[in-house]
Amino acid sequence: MQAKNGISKKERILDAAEQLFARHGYDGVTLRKIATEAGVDVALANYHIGNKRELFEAVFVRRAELLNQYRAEALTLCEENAGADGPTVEQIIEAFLRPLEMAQETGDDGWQHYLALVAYVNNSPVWGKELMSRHFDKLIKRFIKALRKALPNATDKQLFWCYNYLSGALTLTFAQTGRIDKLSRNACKSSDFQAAYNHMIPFVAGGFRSVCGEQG
Amino acid sequence: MQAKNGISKKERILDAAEQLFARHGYDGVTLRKIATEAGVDVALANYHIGNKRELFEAVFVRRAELLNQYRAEALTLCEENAGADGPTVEQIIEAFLRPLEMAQETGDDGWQHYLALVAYVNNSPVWGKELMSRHFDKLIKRFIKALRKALPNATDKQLFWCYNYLSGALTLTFAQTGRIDKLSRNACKSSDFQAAYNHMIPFVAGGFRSVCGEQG
DNA sequence: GTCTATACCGTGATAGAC
DNA sequence: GTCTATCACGGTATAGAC
Repeated sequence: MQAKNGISKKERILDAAEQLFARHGYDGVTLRKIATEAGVDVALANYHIGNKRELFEAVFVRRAELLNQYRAEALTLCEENAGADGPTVEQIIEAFLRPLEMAQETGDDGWQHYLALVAYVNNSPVWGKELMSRHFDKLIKRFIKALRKALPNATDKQLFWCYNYLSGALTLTFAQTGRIDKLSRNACKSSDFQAAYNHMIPFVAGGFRSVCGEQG
Repeated sequence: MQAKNGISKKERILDAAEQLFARHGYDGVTLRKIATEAGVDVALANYHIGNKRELFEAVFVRRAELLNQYRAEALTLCEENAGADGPTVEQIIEAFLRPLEMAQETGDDGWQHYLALVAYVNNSPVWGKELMSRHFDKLIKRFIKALRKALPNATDKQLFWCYNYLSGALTLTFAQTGRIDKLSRNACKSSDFQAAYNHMIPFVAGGFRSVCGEQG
């Protein structure tokens, strides 16, 4: 079924759910609010997708594969452009992060809501482990492998802890809480993606190098 | 009123609320669950503290000042031990982080729950800005000031973005989601605080140095 | 002053009729 | 696809016990 603007009711439900779950978390949202926001009947989500939990997961899944694809392509590209030694830490981190910046800068609010949802899930003791692992670990292991090659003295323990810090830095940035704006008296703005990623790349790369060492 | 074990019912309510809010967020917890967990009547939280929102804030406030005190002392100490140039980046970051490790290692589950709650609040678009700023910004500005001295070429924008990454890395570690355990096939454990902080300090310090430069 | 039992009223998830 | 009934649950006020 297509509405005049070409967006089906099912999509409208997913969009509304994405936005609301991102802001208020799973328990802070009711199917009624989602239905109202989407301009559809309360029971329609259940009809198209299933119960509340299945709706949540459907929202989470919807953009995950696309994101994995963008990042996989970026990594492949930077590996092809590098010599036999493989890409540098900076290049790998850049391949990991820039696709996210691109997604946030499309002007499609949906991506911003989605990434804020990822921030919620990643930091949730309830959802984080299972949901993030299921959808993102395969790709992340590819990045870790590339980093291992770029940092030949690194132990796995070092690499994975560093990844953890990267993940936290990144997802707090996704969340766009506005706190950094306030703390810095507007020297930084949560909504300034370019600044966020331009600083994050050297920060994270420097962090990896500092922990993992470069000399034997 | 003191129970046999010396913990008042009000404290028991705060403890239960702390644990449950940390795991499930504000909306994922009911006053009834808190009361059951604390072994008290449903209406008692209302009597001692107020409504649900006031209870949430009371939990958040309870340990905030103590935490600020620990960290302020650590910073003061490292400033006193340093020469006229002030402490190094590593020393400042260490003063910022070690008190948290100490709190987590006391064996008092309460601190672990509290810090997981901070992770929730810090990443929440609803709570993050207001609540974190109100209780922690004053102290953080002291740390930023020390970092500005240690990194004389840094702009404010650089310093605050770097702080943002530090904050994200730290709070994801607080959240103890167990994801890093799974991703790393147990090379890293969320519950291994020593490893978490021992790696985080050089990671963050390296990140600051890399972004803010050290040469004129 | 501290605490419990209970009742009120709104809201929510979901199933089944249409 | 939609409307509606059901039944459970949640926040909170109040009355009164100790």
